[in-house]
Amino acid sequence: MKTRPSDASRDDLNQALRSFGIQPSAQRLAIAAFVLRNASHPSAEDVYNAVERALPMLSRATVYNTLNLFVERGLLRELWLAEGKVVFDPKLDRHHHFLDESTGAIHDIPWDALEVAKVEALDGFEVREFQVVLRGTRKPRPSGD
Amino acid sequence: MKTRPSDASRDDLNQALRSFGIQPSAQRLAIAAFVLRNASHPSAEDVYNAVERALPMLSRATVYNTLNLFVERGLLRELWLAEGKVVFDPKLDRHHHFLDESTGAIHDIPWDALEVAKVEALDGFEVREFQVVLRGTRKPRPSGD
DNA sequence: GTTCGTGCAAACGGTTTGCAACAAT
DNA sequence: ATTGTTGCAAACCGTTTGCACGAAC
Repeated sequence: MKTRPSDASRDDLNQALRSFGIQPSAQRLAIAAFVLRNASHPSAEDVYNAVERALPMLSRATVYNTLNLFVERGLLRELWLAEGKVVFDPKLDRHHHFLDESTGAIHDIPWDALEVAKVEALDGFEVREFQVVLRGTRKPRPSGD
Repeated sequence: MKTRPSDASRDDLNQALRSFGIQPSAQRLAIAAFVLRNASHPSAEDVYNAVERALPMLSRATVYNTLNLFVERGLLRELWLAEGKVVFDPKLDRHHHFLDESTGAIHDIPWDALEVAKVEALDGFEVREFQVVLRGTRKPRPSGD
């Protein structure tokens, strides 16, 4: 059977999961498909709502278990930035985060957009990773929307 | 009656609360006493456990209500750094945070210990505040403990 | 007497867990 | 047959809320 584009991306996902030591399944593929191509920062509930449309039998427990598995295996990162609710981040490369305090939206800030110095000079702390967390509001752009 | 040192600090707390628009009460004073002089980062449960020893009748609801009131009035800040649990920070001046991943401890990093540049240059973002969140482990110091 | 703070217990919302059914190897 | 995944429902845990009591102005 010929491989259609959707099959191809499905195979890619399959590979991606396997390369992280995650045995694929219908549910895991569907969750990965949503989370990985959705560069926003979905909560578990967001994931459930989105994936449940394609997989009506999906249970919340599976979503939680799967997301936790993905985090454990390094496919995702979890962020506890505010609101007492975890969100998941598919971007594995370093970046910072901006929280819009009026909308609650989370925006990625490219790593190179900021410069953080003297981290290595911190005495007594072995820093494995760091990020800048900024809070404020989105500014109306001078021109355009 | 002469003012003993403990009374003096109690009066200070009284003043502190009033200056933030918070009407003092026995419970609020006790909670403020613990949280303000305890520069660590207690959770609501930590506060309850500590203050409950001095005020056995204290209820958790009061602790939560009081902490939320303090945050609302600007006496405290709340941090959601990890673990799905809020912790409270009595330090109102800017500083960064280091999370020890092996102990869960939160350490303050003085503002000037790090340098963050280009924040003002972020296009489209009105930054009200920011901080660096670092993760890793405490390093055994070269000498001493 | 009205306002405000407290304690209690119940409710709440997000997350986890125990377990039985089931799919894959 | 064994291993691993899913769905369901109940449990869990941190937090909030409704309400009645009691203290303070």
